[in-house]
Amino acid sequence: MAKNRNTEQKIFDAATELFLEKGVDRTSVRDIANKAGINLALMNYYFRSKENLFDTIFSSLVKKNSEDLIRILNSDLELYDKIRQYVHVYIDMLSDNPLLVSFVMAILHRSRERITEMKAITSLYSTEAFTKQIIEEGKKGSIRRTDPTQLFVDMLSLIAFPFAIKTLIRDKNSFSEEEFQAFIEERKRRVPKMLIDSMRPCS
Amino acid sequence: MAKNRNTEQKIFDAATELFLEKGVDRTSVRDIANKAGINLALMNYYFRSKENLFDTIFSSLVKKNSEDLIRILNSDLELYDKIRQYVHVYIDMLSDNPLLVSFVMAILHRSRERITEMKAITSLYSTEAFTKQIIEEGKKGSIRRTDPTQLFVDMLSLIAFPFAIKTLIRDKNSFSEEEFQAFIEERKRRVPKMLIDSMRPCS
DNA sequence: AAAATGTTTTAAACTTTGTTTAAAACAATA
DNA sequence: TATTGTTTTAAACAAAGTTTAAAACATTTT
Repeated sequence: MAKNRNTEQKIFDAATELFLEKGVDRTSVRDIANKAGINLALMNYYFRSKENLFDTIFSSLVKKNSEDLIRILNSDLELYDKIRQYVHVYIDMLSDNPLLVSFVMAILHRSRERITEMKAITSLYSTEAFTKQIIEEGKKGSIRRTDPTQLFVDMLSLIAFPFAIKTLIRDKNSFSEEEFQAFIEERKRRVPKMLIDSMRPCS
Repeated sequence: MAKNRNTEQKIFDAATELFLEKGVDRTSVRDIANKAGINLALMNYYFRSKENLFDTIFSSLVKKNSEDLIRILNSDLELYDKIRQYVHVYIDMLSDNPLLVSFVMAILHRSRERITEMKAITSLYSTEAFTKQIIEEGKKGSIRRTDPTQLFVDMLSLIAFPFAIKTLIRDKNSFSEEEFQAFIEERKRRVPKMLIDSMRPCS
């Protein structure tokens, strides 16, 4: 029972590190076994398959990170503040977890069926409460009438996509890692402003 | 010399079709050989590797589609019109070419090094002329002073990301294919408006 | 036209994946 | 101590991309 957890954890840790370093597809089960210092077959013994190991790692990572995001969306913060906080926390989260971005890319690039099977990825999306709030405030007139889906897709796009094309951005602008971080930092102000401006009434 | 082009083309066509249908990773070279009705080894004879076949198909697809985009960016259209047209054409292009979206996803999800090697993907990004225009008009005061990189990343994000998370959007909103198309159609108005609003002077 | 050369195609093997298996080693229990 | 259950191992398997060496075909040279 002691060795048990130990081996499982060693596989989990080694895989996590390698997935981050070389990407999921370019990491072989033999690589993982080597790095973890365990027998090849143990990967299938503890996790049924490589795919399942990936899912496990991804889910744990998302769960750990998405709780804050959900909490913000479901809080009773004033709408504009909510958006500012959400963008801020989401961007920080992606900054701190390059693994998360690369995993989401790996998943999006997988078959359509598998995506919806993953309950984990869903918690990176919107919530009922937030949708309601957008509609309510639209009716009240405190914001423009806004399609919640459109708004949320705008948010997600502006937050996440820059990380997906990080290499392209760095390359095209000759950004150092620090300059890219500064670029992202600037977006924590820019993105909420843009979103909020787009829903201000009258105009 | 006749059979030559023929076989190469057969491989190219079969691969394109299968890549679109099942995704790059889930298509084996043997699948391609079967569909094309040729010997397994011919894939490596004409295209050095599966990876290289993929690059070839992707590049040809991008070249065919990116020309219009570049032309718009480099035209002497008035800035707001330019943005409207660019968004419009780009969204239509991605709508009409699901293969393109899935390919870009596949590439983004590949190793960092390979991305910048692909000159093709670069032509889906901004141009010198457009950058200059943003800076000039900022100085003139006809638009707010805007970081061209930030603006362009905003554009690209709002245009492309929704296609990347299409499955998620459809699933979460129970959209049919037609409803998703309508959702995208709406973005051809929404996205330019948002971008332009964010750069209008005074405010 | 025949021989020589170059190009295209083939069948078979090779390497590296993920995965399975059957036995061995170990631990816990009766 | 013998039995049972769990963990680990070495070896093999199937499917993938790739390479090879020879055969088939086409072209050029003499």
